Amino acid sequence: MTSSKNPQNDDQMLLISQYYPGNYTQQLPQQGEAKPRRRRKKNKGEASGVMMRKRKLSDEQVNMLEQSFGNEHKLESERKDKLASELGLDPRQVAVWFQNRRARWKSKKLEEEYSKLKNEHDISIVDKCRLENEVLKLKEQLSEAEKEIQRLLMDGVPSNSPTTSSLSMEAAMEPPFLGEFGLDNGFYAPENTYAQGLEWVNLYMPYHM
Amino acid sequence: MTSSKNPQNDDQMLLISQYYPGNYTQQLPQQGEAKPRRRRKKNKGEASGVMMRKRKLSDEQVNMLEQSFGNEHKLESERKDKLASELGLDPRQVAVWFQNRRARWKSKKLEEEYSKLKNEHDISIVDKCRLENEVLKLKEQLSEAEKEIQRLLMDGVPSNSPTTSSLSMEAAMEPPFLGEFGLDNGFYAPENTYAQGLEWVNLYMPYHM
DNA sequence: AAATTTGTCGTAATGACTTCA
DNA sequence: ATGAAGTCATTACGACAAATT
Repeated sequence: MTSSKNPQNDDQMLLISQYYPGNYTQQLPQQGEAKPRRRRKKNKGEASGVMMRKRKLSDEQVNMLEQSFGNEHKLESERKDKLASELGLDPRQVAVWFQNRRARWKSKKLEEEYSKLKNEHDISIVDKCRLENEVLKLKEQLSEAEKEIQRLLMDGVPSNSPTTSSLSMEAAMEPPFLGEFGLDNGFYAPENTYAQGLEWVNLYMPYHM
Repeated sequence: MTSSKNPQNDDQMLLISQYYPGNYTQQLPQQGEAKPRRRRKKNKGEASGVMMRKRKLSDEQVNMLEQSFGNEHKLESERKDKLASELGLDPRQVAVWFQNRRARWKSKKLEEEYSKLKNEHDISIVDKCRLENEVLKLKEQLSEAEKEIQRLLMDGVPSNSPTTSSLSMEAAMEPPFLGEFGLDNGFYAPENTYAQGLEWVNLYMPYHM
């Protein structure tokens, strides 16, 4: 029987996975209540047969594969065969490993890209906010200036002009902070009204061909 | 109709997975003539041919599972057992199916979220651009107005003032559309480095992180 | 030489297992 | 035992090129 259950040692023992019989006795869940939390062990007894595969490549093997993957995500058959023989694996396994690795890499990458984009977006939103407030402020100032001009044109030069002479230029050139009073005026709204005008852009994104 | 009973419907035949011989003859990399892409090796016969594998739930089963998943992503053992018996599956399979489904749903979700965000971001960038131009324009106008005021204060009222009287207010109050900019002022520059955002998608083939 | 077959590759979707919490 | 995350493997499918006819 050998039964080399030794998890570490039996090289490629390969075996079969589990076997599900076409039909099995369905045990009704009746009598709910009380969940004795019993541990059923790995049972699977029903018709399970026999064998199981040697899942899990050794660390050694994974390291090599990983390294190879680092150099090049694609795998030419040359490299594949070489790796396979070096690691004592079937070339097919190597190929499968690479395929799965690529898939994994892709989704990991997506995750990274997402948070990166999220970041930029948040910053962008804040910027927009600042700019919106600035625009409003400038418009107001401009309006003041216009009024001033009108006044001057109409009335001629008044001896005293404490109006807008000082604030306009200086305030206008200082966008650094916006906390002053732009906030309570209910200025920047949550621009959710993104009328889709660019949706075609990412229509191409998901998948090519 | 005639649901054309599944053609090859041998239900859960379950299979063995493949069989990898512990050792196989690796064909050496028989010298490579240049790089003819992929060389063909007809061979391949070795160690194969045994076992068949088969799994794949029927459409019927998948539909039911899918529907159940739609109602609730989580699966209480009650529902699990019920589904299992209804579909003629091992409860274990149902559980596994749900686990996989959840995992894959998650990544699909991420993908969606990404492109949604991408969209918003792009729009946001354009908006920012518009706002930046508007700010510049307003500042300029304000500057003009200030100069005008200074001039009026200094020189008194001139008989003719073709300067800024008309343009400022009107132009400033019209942000409705943004198609006007970009004509010749050369204002909106790519000052934001968010320009890249898609390059990683195509990074499939080239890779080199 | 052209059309067809065959084998390999890659990707996507899935099934099932293992590990960890 | 369960869910989540990570792995390995298989099936289906499309694209291509070497081998056949």
